[in-house]
This record gives sequence, structure tokens and C-alpha cells, in this order.
Amino acid sequence: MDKNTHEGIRRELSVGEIARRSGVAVSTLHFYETKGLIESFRNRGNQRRYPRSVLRRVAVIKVAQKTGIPLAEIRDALSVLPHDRPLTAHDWRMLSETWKHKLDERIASLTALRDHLTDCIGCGCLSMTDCPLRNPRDVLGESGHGPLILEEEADKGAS
Amino acid sequence: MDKNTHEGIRRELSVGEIARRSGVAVSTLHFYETKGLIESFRNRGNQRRYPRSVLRRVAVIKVAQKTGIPLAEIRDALSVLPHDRPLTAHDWRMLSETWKHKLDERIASLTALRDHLTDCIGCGCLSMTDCPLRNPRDVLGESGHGPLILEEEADKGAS
DNA sequence: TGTTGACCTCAACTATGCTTGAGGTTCTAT
DNA sequence: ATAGAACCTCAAGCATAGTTGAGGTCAACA
Repeated sequence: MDKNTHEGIRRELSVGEIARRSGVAVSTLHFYETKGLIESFRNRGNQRRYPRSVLRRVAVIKVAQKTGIPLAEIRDALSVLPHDRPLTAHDWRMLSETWKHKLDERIASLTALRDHLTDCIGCGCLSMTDCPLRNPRDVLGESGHGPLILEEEADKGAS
Repeated sequence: MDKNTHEGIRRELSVGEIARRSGVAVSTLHFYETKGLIESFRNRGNQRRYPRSVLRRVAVIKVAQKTGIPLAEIRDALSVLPHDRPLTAHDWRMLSETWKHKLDERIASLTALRDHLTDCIGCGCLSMTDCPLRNPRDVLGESGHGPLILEEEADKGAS
């Protein structure tokens, strides 16, 4: 009677239910699974079944994404936590504090950029040597491609 | 004598020179050209030549990118400006003010997110209905995919 | 029992922002 | 004149974050 059908107390949720409850597409859940962010087991018909804890996990993933953390990093952060038990308050504190720091850094970078931009709206120099907007040292190390060789607009002699 | 060779007064720069002076790769300049962000003319051997004004243009592109503006939008913003004359102080003020506003918004979003995160570090609820972190209304409309249908964790009856 | 919706896999496609490589040409210095 | 650097085009590849579609199976309700 009412074990895993109709409505009732279900500990196992299907992919469609997770999708509806978490607000992400079914294809995204499949995708997250291939990337190791979430896990499922299968029922005898090979359909995915999830423990309720995956709902929390997906919620955490979405929050982390909003802060700008790439999926691979989210996966690594979550990888220390077992898939089959809900995240504890402690787990969440660890994760959210780490991510908050990163977010703080991102905000600081963008704020610095904005301040430079504000200063430079009046001047418009964009000099590679002088303008803080052009200086790659302080603002946003978003791509780790190593230092660019920045030769300068050294020939000021052009008429 | 010394017209376009060796060193001297060159108004026309090759792609390699632009790359060195602006700090972007040659391939990137080609790419920007295909995307309509910059333009070049050709010498009689079919090699690209650029007016010096493209240096400023590339500088502006890089700054805009740092603020998180996608290339297509940068292209549109720059499209109203002629390629063959340097950006004026006025041009720059228009562009940088627009971008500053967007940057302000981004910062505001991220700051709101961080504040929610700070609040939620202690609670860890992540409730879809109650938690500001889960509420999609205020934070970061980064993807314009339309509103998600967010059904809720409505069955609180699970043991 | 039958139909229909939900599910399965796997490959291919989207978009952004480039880089890399092959195969060939041009420029510049000596 | 010739070597080598710099340039050309075009196609393919990479990384991120997914979506879409084809072809087929399963589950749940009537």
C-alpha cells in the first residue's frame, strides 16, 4: 500500500521529481551526474533514483554557481562529502565560508575596476603604462594564462 | 626614405605590432576582426594594416571584457564609432559610463549574494521557499532563460 | 492490456572566446 | 637573391555549461 507510487512518503525520487523540485532541467541533472557532481542509483528498470539529500546538493551547486565558482571546483569541494547523506550544517558552513571568501575577492576586484573606471571616465587616457585600467597587475586574474608581454606605446614621436 | 620600414613615423601598423603593443595575441586580433570589433585594410601583399586608433579600440575592448561585458555587446557599443578615427574623450565617456553602470549592477548582485551567504552560513537551511539564497528573484539574472518553474519541497511529511 | 508520459543512452549541437595547425605567401635584412 | 620571420586562410580543437534529438524502454493509470 502506497509504497512508491501515487503520493506518499518517498525517500527515493526520480529524475523528473528532482528536476521539478530543484528547478534544474532533467538534462542538467544527467549532465551533473556525468561530471561527478551528483550520484544516483537505479531501480530495476534502470531508471535513476535519488535520495532526498540530492536536492540539497543541487541547491548548493546552484548557489555556488551564482557566486561564479566553476563546476569542476564545486565538484571538488563536494567530493569530500558522501552522496548518500544530507549535507550537515557543518558541511555547509565549510563550503559557504570558502565560497564567500572567493566571492569577496571577486567583489573586491570588480570594485577596484569600477573605481579605476570612474577615475578614467574623465581622463580617457588608457595609457598602457600609466592608466590603472590597463595595468593587468591588480585587476581580475580571471585567466591564468601567465603574464602577457606588454610592450608599450613607446613611440610618442608620431605626428 | 624611411617611409614604412625600419623604425620611424608609421601610421600603419601590422598585426604583429598591434599584438605586441596591445598585449593580445595575433590570433585574437584576427578573431576580433571576424567578429566585427576591429577593422583592417590590406597592403598590396594582402597583409593587414591598422590605423593607430585600433590600439585604443583594443584597449577599450579589454577593459570592457574585464567588467564582464560579452564581446557581442562590446561590438554593438563600438559599432556606432568609426573605425578610422581615434575614440574621442566623449566616446570614451559614453562607453565607460554605460559599462560602469553594468559593473555597478554586477557588484550589487554579488554583494547581495554574499550577504545572503553570510546570513545562511549559520542557518544552512537552503529552503527553496524561505532562503534568500534560493530565491531567484533578486540575485543575478545572468541567464535570460526565462523564469524557472520552481516547485517546492512541499512535502514536509517525510519521516 | 493498452496507451501515454516519463525515462534511458549516445551523439551532436549551441554559445562564448579564443588557440592551434596545415599549407602556402610576403616581407625584410643581408 | 635568398633565408627566415611574419604574414595569409581555413578548418579544427579546447574549455565551460549545458540542450536537443533520435531511437528505444519502462511505468502507471484506465
